[in-house]
Amino acid sequence: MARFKAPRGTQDVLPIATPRWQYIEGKFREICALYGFREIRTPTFEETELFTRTTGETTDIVTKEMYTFTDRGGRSITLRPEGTAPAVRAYLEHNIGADLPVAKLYYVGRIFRYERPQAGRYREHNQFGVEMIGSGEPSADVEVISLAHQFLSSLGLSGIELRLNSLGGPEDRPVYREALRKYAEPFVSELCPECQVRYEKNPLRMLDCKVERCRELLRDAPGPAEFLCDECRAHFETVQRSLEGLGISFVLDPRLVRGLDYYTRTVFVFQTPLLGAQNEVCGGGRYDSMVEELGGPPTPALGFGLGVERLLLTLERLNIELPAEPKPKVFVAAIGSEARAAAVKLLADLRRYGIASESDFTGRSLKSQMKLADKLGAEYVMIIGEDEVKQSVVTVRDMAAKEQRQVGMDKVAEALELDRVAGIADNSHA
RNA sequence: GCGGGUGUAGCUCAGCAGGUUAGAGCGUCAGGUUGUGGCCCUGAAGGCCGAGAGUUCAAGUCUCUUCACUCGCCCCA
Repeated sequence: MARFKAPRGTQDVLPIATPRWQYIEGKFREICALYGFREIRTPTFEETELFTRTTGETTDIVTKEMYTFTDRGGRSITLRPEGTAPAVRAYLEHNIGADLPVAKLYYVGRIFRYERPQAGRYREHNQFGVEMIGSGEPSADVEVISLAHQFLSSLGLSGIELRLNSLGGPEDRPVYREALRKYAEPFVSELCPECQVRYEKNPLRMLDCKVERCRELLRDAPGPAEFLCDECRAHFETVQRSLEGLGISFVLDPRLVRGLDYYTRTVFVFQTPLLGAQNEVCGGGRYDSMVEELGGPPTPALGFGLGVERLLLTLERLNIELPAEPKPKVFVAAIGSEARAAAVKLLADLRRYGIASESDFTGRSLKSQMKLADKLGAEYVMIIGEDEVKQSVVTVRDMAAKEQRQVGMDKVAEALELDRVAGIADNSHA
């Protein structure tokens, strides 16, 4: 039994699985490039205040899910619980906005939240994310949403549902806030203590309370979309019409409010029916006030975060085939110590030619080496024994054809490259 | 944060009402005679029965605690 275990809510991604991760990450990068998004890499941790100010003091994330600690210099540091604020911080710190009219950024990174783990929910998870900073046009919403859509469909996902809502702009928010207060006024005293605070400070957050009673009371509360100003309504409608025009189907969800304070106007999630309660694979929206709140000029922006673990789980549940581990082309087997030396040299030569090659490093019998070669899925086994060393040749065996022949020691790589299977098969004397 | 389930070899699981040295399949390793794989056969290694405490003459098996995983609800990616 292992003495140490990975901390609760974390997991090891083992070699059998890493090719799948590499594949979807590659796909994401490919599509981001297609859309003109450029990669940004930000630190794993930031000043705590970056998150408390943007995500919101009363959100679940800030109140109970952050990994916060004081470093040796006395600074309050937090492992990033989301990717947007760090990207915006970097955007401002390096004045990226001065470079191009719209900054289109993407990232791949780890996210940390202290939550109760479940399938599809971890304390450390990975997100692909995109941020488009500097455009308030509906076309920007469409750009970001269609990128996510294209990425998900490129993996062969089906059954994913896009849900949309609009929270309204900074002008509408106070109106909606008041409406919510008015709605809740008759039963404030029945709300949980936490919600009574929310009622005062941030009524919107009452909507994601976990207490059963609060949820009942607020079930029929008005949604933000009922209070949009004309401009916001027009914006939202343009987004919808454009998506329709692109054949991207969606459903409107008036209850969709998102658990982070910084969202404004358009918000969206992509949901899968396959992950139970962890059905949200990708979520995002506009955050038109964040740049300004962090000390920059008024700059509209939007983006999304996409859960890599959830994506992989969904793909697995759909039985979508993803790449497996690569196999060596050649396995070099050696018999005896003299041959071993020649094998080391041969391995080096093969690899210099770019031929993926493996060998045995435990000094076992030829039979065992053959078994190993088979298990690793090598196409060819090159055998070197006393005879081969004497004659300066190697015996090359085509594993699938079960045929073998001898090739000059200094010409193996070329032989493999040039005449391949056919050449070996033709000259075989197996 | 709330409610349920599970925890025995690397993996998937047995283990009958608590009773001697804890099992299977797969995997691993070694053999089945001279330097050759996939099938088959033989053998071997590998388990503080998640951890801690308790009940008992005796606990993998009962009780409690704890840790972890898992399912549902909520929130989130």
